[in-house]
Amino acid sequence: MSSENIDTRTKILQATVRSLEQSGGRGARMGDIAKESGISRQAVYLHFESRADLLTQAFLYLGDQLDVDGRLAPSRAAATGQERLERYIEFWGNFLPEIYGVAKALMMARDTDEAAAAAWKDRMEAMRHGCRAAIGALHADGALAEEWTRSKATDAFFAMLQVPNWEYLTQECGWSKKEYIRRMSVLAKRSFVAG
Amino acid sequence: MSSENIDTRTKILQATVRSLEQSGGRGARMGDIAKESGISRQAVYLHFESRADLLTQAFLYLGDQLDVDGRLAPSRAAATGQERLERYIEFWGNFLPEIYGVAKALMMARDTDEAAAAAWKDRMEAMRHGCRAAIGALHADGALAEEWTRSKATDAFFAMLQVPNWEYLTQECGWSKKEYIRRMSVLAKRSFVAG
DNA sequence: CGTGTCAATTGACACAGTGTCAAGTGATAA
DNA sequence: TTATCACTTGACACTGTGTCAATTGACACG
Repeated sequence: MSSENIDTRTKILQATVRSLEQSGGRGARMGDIAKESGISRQAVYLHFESRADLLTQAFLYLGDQLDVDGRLAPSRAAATGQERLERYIEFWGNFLPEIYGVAKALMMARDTDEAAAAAWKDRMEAMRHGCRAAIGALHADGALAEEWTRSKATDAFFAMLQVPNWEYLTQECGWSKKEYIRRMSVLAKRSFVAG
Repeated sequence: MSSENIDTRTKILQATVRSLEQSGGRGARMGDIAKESGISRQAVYLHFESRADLLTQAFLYLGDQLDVDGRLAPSRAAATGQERLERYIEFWGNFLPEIYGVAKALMMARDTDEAAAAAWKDRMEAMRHGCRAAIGALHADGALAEEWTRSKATDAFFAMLQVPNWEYLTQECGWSKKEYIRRMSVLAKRSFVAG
């Protein structure tokens, strides 16, 4: 299900990413993706079990392409908790626009598909780890505001960064990528950093 | 389309609300709603143009039932900006669980339906007015933190209160209604109140 | 050269859910 | 008794996902 003829499989994954990016969050049908891949719709099903499977694989594929670890390095290397928080938001603000099309499609598929829900949850769990680490660093500095426990601050911080928030702020409110990063940093700093 | 035989129409609206509440955000089909109403699926279409129309009307109907204005009174009557902010979050934290089923269905319908998107946007615009008023009151007190303009603070405050955030915090993180209200108040206070 | 294998194609089909259409029913009112 | 009105019934079109079976075309091996 996974290794035969890497080429076509990859072609489909790339076409999926392209289609979903072009759609700007509006989604793409199996037929659209097949056309974009230059193969028949049925051939897609030779490589992926279902639409949910395809979206999941495309999401993972894109993650690999975009070198998440490398992009997270500045946050991990930060000297202080506060800097770590800021670098994390910076990472996220730059990363999210690049995965948005695929992420949105996967998010939407959650509503009708178990597997998509599980895949999304798994990825978001990884994201949440980053949030927890940043909050943890803040706490280690003794700089986590006293109203918060590490766990609850992680909940709130992660909630702040959710896709629908970003969607609202950038698409409805017209915040630019830079503004999103700047203001979310202010928000997080005021919310979680003591003093 | 709107006034003939109020009874059946109302019966359908109530059944819609009931179905969507019971589903806990998972949605309901036209057939389910018809069954719940005790009429035929086709009869629903005698009263509502489409699923999107039905969801929209059900959302408005529910809003009427729940006396939004009355519930907002404490916020409007608040003596200080900060209290207004807090009362607003309290209103929202108590209100949202009651409209969640219907709200979620309408939100989901946005993705495929123009009319649903417009209806949702319209309702959220009203919500946003409340946020703006609270932020405005804070500003009038000279208590809006200097990092924010009224407009940008409204964007951020409203984003904080979005349905998916609440969904995440209460359903994934297990925050109770009370905890949601308390912590969101802390969050908003730290984020927007000067000093 | 023939044969088998394997990826992909083609076209038909099942299924769910929304929405439409036309004919029919049954009660109420003129 | 006849017309009207709300509703029912059942059939059907449409979209999109997913399945199935038969076929094509390329490449590899004896």
